[in-house]
Amino acid sequence: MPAYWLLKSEPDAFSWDELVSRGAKGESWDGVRNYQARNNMRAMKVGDLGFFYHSNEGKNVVGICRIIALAHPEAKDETGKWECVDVAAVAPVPNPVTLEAIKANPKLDGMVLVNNSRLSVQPVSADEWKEVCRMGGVEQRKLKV
DNA sequence: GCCAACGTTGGC
DNA sequence: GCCAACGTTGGC
Repeated sequence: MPAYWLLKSEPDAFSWDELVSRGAKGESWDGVRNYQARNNMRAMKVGDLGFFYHSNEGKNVVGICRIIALAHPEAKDETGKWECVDVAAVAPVPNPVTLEAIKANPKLDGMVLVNNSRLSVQPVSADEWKEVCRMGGVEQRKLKV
């Protein structure tokens, strides 16, 4: 049973399309400079799934990605404090789920995205995962490894 | 562009 | 160790 996560990125900095273009090689999720977010990354396992959320522009869940490498030190980080996981795109969300729609759904009022919008790497419960997938038109069986 | 919320820094 | 000042994020 994989765990679920939500990863935020400003599309100007790194967009879903860019992750898709990396293919199976994926990309290091670097640049995280927040301890809570780092601890969440440390808790990730290979095969866990995550929503890819566009902040600022779009403000919606646009894709599903998979964790392909455990947390490891950031090569460029000289302090040695910060780590990143590697992620690869799995599938787009056919109908991107907006923050507005998430806020409007009572089933999702416990989501970290709603209550702690600044945290860039967040856990997502299995129920929340299912509900957002349903709203986005994601067929879950297609996400199986 | 503004500002609220949050995290970090640094003086004491 | 407290807390004021500051910086950053991200929704609006």
